[in-house]
Amino acid sequence: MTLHLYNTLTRAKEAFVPLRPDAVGLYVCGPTVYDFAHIGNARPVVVFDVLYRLMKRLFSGVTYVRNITDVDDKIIAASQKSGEPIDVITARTAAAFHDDMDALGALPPTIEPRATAHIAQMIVLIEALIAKGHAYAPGDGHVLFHVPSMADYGQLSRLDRREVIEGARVEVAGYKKDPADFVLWKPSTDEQPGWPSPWGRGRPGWHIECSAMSGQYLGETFDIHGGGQDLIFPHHENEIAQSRCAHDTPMMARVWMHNGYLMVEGEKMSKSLGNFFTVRQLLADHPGEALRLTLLQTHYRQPLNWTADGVRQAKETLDRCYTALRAVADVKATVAEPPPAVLDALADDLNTPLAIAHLHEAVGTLNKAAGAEEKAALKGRLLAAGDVLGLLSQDPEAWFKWCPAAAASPDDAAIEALIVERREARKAKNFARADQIRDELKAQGILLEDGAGATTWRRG
RNA sequence: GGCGCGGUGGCAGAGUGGCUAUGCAGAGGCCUGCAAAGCCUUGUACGUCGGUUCGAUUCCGGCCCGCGCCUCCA
Repeated sequence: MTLHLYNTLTRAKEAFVPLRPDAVGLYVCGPTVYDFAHIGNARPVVVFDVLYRLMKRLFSGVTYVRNITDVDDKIIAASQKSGEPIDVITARTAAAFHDDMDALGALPPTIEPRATAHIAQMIVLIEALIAKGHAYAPGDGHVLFHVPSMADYGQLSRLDRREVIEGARVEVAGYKKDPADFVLWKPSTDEQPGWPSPWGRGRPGWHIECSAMSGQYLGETFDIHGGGQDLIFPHHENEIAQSRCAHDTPMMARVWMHNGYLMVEGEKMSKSLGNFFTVRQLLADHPGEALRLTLLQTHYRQPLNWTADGVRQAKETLDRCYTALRAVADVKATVAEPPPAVLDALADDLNTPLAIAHLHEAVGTLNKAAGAEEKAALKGRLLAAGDVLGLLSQDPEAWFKWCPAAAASPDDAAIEALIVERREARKAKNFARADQIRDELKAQGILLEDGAGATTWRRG
């Protein structure tokens, strides 16, 4: 099977051929840790988690690097506002990020480098750029990348340089030789975090950290670089400029992948509209797995419209999957490969909606299975299909018993006591009482289902 | 203005030059004490106007509508 990926650099879907099949490199821009991750931050994490899971099946070695940006002016601003020290903010926010992404079923990356631990590498890179005539230090503590020094700058975003400058929303700073030049290093005041450098005490610009860290862990040229569409310009364009010019290479990452934007109930997600959901808020009301599936129900390059109905639909899909798995809870699954259709869908530029359609088919065949051996085989297939998508790994009972932390739901023991009472009523043909118990529980969100042997329950 | 994306049945959402995914919702049936779940059957699609073609939802062009990016926002 050949993996095909859409490459922003060429604007085409291409067969993916790694530089080294035993050491495939994937770099994804990670969070700036100054606030809780919102659902828009979660989309690339979940999307590239699926890519990571798929590539681990296809190649013998995959290194997945996702950085943590822990030096940034937004962090400084947050610290000044709250009075909390920067390292406290970044440590707390990074921990929250890990918890949230774990709840979404995202595997940890192979390496998660922090910007502040790679200042020395950034300085080395900046010095190389100065030495090669691609950067200059005006003497006020800044170091800037000189965009006109790179003949083919702008290949990724395909923006006309002139238009970029005309459309710029920010005043051109006086220390720039060219309006398109961007900051590699900037001076820090005593209150701001800073590191000693050949240009005085300062801190790195935004783009240089990714060049430094991807170079260190994946090499000067590596396989795949991913992130949100909004990073294409200027962030990724400038990363490419820095890395290629510093290393004299024709290419930084060979494939650039970008996930689409996220809207909320049909509107652009923004703080001013008040439709800004953090993952943490959503996790209070929904299982993380349902949030993950919501993100995977739309192809990664399409705009994703986050709606309450979409989350509900994802939850129902998982209910259906776990219902099938619960029915074969006593069957030991055979170790199996995912259905080829699932892998084919994912190998075609991560077509997760199509893969999910085939997941439904795997559920259907499992539901229809007759013999124990067939059930074991089909259960194994369904679980394998879920695994490559990062779904269906929990115990069905745990799934059905989940309820929001704040919800006033009867406790499990009380429910089971009522089920016992109802069973006695049914035995005595007292169906009025049996139905009354079922109705009362239903009013509290508990659904009873009388199976062949026993009655099962779930929180709807 | 420049660059780019999209408009598919009640909803979500894939895909394809001819055989009309998938799930939910709807209708009928099997099963059930009745339900639920499951299974079976079933209806409604491809913004608009042209072009290419034996044939287009799928390719090409115009138009309409929606959305995004254009220096630090995933």
